[in-house]
Amino acid sequence: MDQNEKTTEDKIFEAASRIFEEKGFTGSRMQEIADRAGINKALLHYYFRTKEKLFDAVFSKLAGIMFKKLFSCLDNDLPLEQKLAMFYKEHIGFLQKHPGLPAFVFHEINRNPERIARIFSNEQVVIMRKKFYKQLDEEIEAGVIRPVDKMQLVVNIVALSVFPFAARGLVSMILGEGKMKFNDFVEDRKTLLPLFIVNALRNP
Amino acid sequence: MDQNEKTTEDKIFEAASRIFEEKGFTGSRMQEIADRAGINKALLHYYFRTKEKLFDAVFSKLAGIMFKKLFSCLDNDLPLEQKLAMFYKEHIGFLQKHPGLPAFVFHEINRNPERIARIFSNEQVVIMRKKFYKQLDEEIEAGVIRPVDKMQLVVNIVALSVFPFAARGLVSMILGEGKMKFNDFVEDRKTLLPLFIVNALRNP
DNA sequence: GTCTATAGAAGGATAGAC
DNA sequence: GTCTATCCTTCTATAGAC
Repeated sequence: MDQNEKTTEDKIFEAASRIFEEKGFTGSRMQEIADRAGINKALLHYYFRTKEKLFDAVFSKLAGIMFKKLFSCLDNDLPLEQKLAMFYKEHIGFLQKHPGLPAFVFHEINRNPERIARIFSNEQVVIMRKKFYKQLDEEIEAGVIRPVDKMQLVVNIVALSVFPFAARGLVSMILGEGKMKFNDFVEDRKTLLPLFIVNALRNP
Repeated sequence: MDQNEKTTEDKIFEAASRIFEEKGFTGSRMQEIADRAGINKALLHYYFRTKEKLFDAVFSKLAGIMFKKLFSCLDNDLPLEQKLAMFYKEHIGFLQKHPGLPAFVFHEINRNPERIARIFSNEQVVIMRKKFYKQLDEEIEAGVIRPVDKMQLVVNIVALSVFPFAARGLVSMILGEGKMKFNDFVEDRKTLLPLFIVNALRNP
C-alpha cells in the first residue's frame, strides 16, 4: 500500500481518534469527525453504522494501546532497579506521544464501566502481576528491598508516571506557560522516578 | 433556616453538582438536573440563565473546594514527617467523600483551560509553595532529607493520593468487585504513603 | 463508495399563564 | 416563583441519486 493512500476507513478512524480523545464521547460531533477526515457525515455512517460503534472501535484501540504499553514496559527479566529505569523511560516516552490518553480513558471508564471489562481481559493483569510479584518477593527475601504491600507499590509506580499527564492542564499551569516546560518536567522524571522508588524501597 | 427547607436555588445547585460531576458538562442534560432537583427545566433557566452559567457556578465551587483542601492540608507548622502523615490522612479522607472530583476537574480543565485560570488565583499556589519550599530547604540543610527537586516532590506527593481516585474505575476493577475493596485500599494509603515518602527522602 | 438532502429526535431556551 | 407548552437549533441517522 502506498504511504499517502490511506483508505477512507483509516482516515475516519484517525480523525475519530483525535476528536474523541480530545473531547470525549459526549463532547464529540460526527460532523467534526467527518470534516477532519475530509469526507461527509453520511460516509461515516456507511463505515461505522453509529456514533456508539465508531467510539467503541476507537476506545478499544486506544485503551488497548495504553494497557499493552504499560504491561510490556514491566514485562522483562531485568533486576528491579534497571527494570524501573527502563519502565519510566519507556512509559513516560509513550505518554509524551499520547498526552491526552490517560484523562480520556479515565473519563470514559467512569461514564461507562462495562466498556472496559470487554477490552481489559483480566488474564493480562493476572499474568503480569504474578510475574512482577514473584520478582518483588525474591528481592524482599534477598533483603534488597524492605517488605511492602505489592499492590500498593504497583499503584504508586504507575501513579508517578501517569498522574502528571492525567492532570496536565493543572500541572502545566503551575509550571508556567508553554508546552516546553511541561515536557522538560516529565522528561526529568524519567531519571528521577527510578531513584525515588528505589530509595523508598531500600532496606533501613 | 429550617434543615428540611432548602431553597430552590440550593436544590438546583446540589442536583447540578452531582450530575455535572458524574457526567461532565457535555454529558449532562438540563432535564436530568431538573428531575433530580424535583422541579422543571424552565425553573433552571429562571435561576441560572444558561447551562454554561450553571456549570460555571458548580465548577468554581467544586474546583475551589478541591484546591482549598489541598492547600490547607499542607499549610501548617508541623515538621515534615508529621506534616505528611497529616496531609495523607486529611486529603485521602476528603477524596473518599468526593471520589469523582479529580477526574471531573481534570477532564473539564482539558475541555476549557481558560476556565481554571479564573478560579485558581496563582497567589494561593505561590504562597503555599514558598512556605513549603522553605521548609524543605531547611530540612535539606539540616541533613534530615536528601536534596531533591522541590516541584517534582510536590507533584509526587499529590500524585500518590489523587491518582487512585482519578483512575478509580480501573483500580476498582483490578482490586476486584465492590466499593469496599477500593475503600480499604485507599484507607491503607493514609498510613503507607507517609512512610513511603519519608523513606524516599531519607539521606543515604 | 461517495455525495446531497432531509427525516426525526433531543436538548437548550423562552413565552406566557397562574 | 413555578408551571405548561412550545420554539428553534443541533445532532444523529437514513434515503436515494450518481
